[in-house]
Amino acid sequence: MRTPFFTIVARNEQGRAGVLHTPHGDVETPAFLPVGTYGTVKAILPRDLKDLHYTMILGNTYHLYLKPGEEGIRRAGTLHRFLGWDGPILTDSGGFQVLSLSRLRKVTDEGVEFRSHINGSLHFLTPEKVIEFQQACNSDVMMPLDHPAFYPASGAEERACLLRTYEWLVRSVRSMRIPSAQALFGIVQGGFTIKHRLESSERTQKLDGHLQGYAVGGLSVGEPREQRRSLLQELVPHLPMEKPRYLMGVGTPEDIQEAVKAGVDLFDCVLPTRLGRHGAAFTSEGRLNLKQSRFSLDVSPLDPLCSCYACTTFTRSYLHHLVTSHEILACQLLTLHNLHFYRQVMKTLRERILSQSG
RNA sequence: GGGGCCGUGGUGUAGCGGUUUAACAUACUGGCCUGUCACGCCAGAGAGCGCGGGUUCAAAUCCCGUCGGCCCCG
Repeated sequence: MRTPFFTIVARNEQGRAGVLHTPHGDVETPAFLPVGTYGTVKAILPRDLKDLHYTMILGNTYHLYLKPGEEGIRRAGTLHRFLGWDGPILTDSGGFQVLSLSRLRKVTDEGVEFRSHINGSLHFLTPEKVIEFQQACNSDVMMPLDHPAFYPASGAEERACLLRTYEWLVRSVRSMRIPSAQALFGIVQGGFTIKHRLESSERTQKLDGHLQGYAVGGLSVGEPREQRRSLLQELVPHLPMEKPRYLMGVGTPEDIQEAVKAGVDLFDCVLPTRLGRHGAAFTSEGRLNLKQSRFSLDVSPLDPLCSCYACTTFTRSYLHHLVTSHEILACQLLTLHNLHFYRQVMKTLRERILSQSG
């Protein structure tokens, strides 16, 4: 492991600004990672991601494990070469799929048994297998298999999830090849009560010597926003100061702003890409649904304050036309715009932190 | 001249005497989407069944006529 993995440049009530040092390059934080589940950030070229100044992306173990499978990655050499992306990659473990594919799976202490959503074939994911696969990927940051709680969850369920997540982390650490240039993050679970989140945080930190960062998982799954906010504000200060904090799967620009203030450094979320494909755009005027007929004759730019290719080249009228015509270009342009918007949000947040430290 | 088939929401179709307050797809209107099973999901509006007459307790469904479209035989 190269040292240091994370450098904090500035820290104040606006949040933390830092740099993540990975084998595939540096990442300025706070950072947003576009989600590339199946090995592609949908509807956008890696080249365009670079042009948007994205440095790091997220890939998904569950999906890549099913297809193309470990051998498919090994043939290419690494996940980076397979994807044609030479920047840093964080691979998610598949823990979230434990939740989202609930209809198809069974969780035991040993691991997660599930049926492929692609062809129904039976698979058994264990913490060890998940690490092995991510090592085959040579991803820059590996996430251990974890067990998020459903919302709402009983106290007993919350505790079971955090204990299992911890046991799985112990096994993940044990199974890791040493030495590795790949970073491993611990994941804090424990549902929606601060008591269980703190217990999870405490347990996870017992393995601090093996962890390069800490993630908070299992949020934004239906709990009230206020509850999430206060939970984070209370929890984050208990995580090791000098290591990066990653809030998994979150969120809206507003969620991210709040979390950055609470001291979170990394984010990923499907919203900008998925909403883009579904015809919605994040703009300085709020979220716009380009499907609405009121845009059919609107010849103004999507967001007058935005400098992205979509906003400087096309009208709302044209984008509405593309969306309602189900043209692929609609997905491409709105994805491009939304990712540009998120990039600007992150850039602004970082600059605000840096300027206050003047 | 003779015979046959078809006319049902914007479009394409299903239903062919009573479980139909007429169904489905699509288009239309709106909403939703937070570690992606997702060019997805949910909801709403929209026809009274070409038209006229009959039979029947009951007709989009059966009968007669008529109009329109298509096909076959002369």
